[in-house]
Amino acid sequence: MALPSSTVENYLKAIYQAQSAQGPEHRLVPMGRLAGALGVVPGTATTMVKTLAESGLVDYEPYAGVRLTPAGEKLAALVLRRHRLIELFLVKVLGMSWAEVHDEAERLEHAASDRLIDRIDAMLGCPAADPHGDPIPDSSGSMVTPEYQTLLTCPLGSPVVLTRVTDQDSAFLRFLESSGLKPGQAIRVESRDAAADHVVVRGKRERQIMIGMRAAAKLQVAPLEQTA
Amino acid sequence: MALPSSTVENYLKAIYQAQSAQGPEHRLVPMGRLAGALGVVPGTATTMVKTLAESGLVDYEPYAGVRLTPAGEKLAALVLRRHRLIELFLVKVLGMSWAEVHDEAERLEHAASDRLIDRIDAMLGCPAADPHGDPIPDSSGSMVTPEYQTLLTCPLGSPVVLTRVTDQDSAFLRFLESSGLKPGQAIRVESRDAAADHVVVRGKRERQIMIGMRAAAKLQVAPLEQTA
DNA sequence: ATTAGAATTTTGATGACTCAAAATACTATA
DNA sequence: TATAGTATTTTGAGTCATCAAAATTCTAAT
Repeated sequence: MALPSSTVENYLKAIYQAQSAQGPEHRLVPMGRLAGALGVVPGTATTMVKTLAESGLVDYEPYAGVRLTPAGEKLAALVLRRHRLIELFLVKVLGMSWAEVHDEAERLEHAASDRLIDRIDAMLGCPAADPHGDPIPDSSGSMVTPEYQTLLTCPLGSPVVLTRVTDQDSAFLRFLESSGLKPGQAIRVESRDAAADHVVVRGKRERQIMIGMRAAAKLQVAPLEQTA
Repeated sequence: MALPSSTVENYLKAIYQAQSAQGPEHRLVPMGRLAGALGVVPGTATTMVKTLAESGLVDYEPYAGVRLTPAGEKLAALVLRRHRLIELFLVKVLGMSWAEVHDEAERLEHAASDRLIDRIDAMLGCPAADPHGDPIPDSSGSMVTPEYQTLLTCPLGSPVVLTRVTDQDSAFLRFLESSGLKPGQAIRVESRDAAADHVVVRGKRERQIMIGMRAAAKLQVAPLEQTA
């Protein structure tokens, strides 16, 4: 079992993320979606997926889609582990901005050895989540994904802490940063207006921020634990 | 001018290093040597070098060899800059061993952005040399290479400081480390014996180390500056 | 000057990954 | 249940980097 090329790693990661995004009902990722996520034409995805299937990393059902096998899932989780530890490292140790680490990690994740990754993990104290709040798999590839509420579903008025941002778009991240909306920040949702398609949030230093509902759905929160 | 593939970067780096190793007389690197350094068959090197020549990165003289153009030299220096800053970073910040960082840097150097490299450079305080004592080019690609003496040429008995190790072989590096012979270490050469093909060095805590002459030639030293 | 031996170049082929566009299979609506 | 429209697969071709082995050129010793 030669080590997978970075192309293979990217396919597995994309399938993993598409599966998670689809929720537990639709486990099969259609080719079009996969191709779109990877920036290739659908025919290319079909070809690659067939060779992944031959390696036992995915199950492929023609015309229906593709799904990771346990082996593929483990490999994908390890790629995610590398990606997320690298992102956190770049932010914490090198002081890079939240918005610029994604692309960097996208390339470094295929070049970093396990030895390096374990050292980074140790230096950061085996963190549970990356700067976006995405959970970090352990070195065996398993990961706990806490279920959070979003700005659309959490109770109005009660204090909550921002825990996870499920969108890596760097313009969006820059907006959040400039609004003081980073994971760990205590906030509360003041109101929601379906007609106006917006949510009003009270953030850092009582600052008021208005967010569209599509964006609000990407911000996950947990009830604020008061340290007595 | 699309960014060079990591293959191109590796060819340029290998040519650069072969040129330096050959000294200023022989500027043309023969194909056999280049192929050997890169671990490819000679025919492959010939083919690649011809395309590098078309990009204006090298001058190629059939049957004679290859030499970097100024453009190629600059690119090669920037690859070396990335490599050496990464090595130093891995040692200083992540506490990795001197002997294990080479391979890691060999892969990371092609994935790290200029932005990341500049940040590492700043964090390390714009260092002049990497853990082996190899000089680090600045971001414009220029580099000062001090001329040092070696254990074979330095004066006998006088205190000197180990400044540079011109061999990346990890077994050799591990030997040096276990003998306390790292750049920065104050030592003195006690004797040389051409017949026995060895040099006797007095190192850390007056420890006596015997080194073959071939190896001794790879250890560069500078006169010890006494801080009065 | 010849020529044996070494180094280099050429040739033909391969594997990974990709695209464009033609062919095929699904699906939903009338 | 036809069929129009969409998604998927297939086909043919191209790029990059490589190898094996044949052909060529250089070099040094006689």
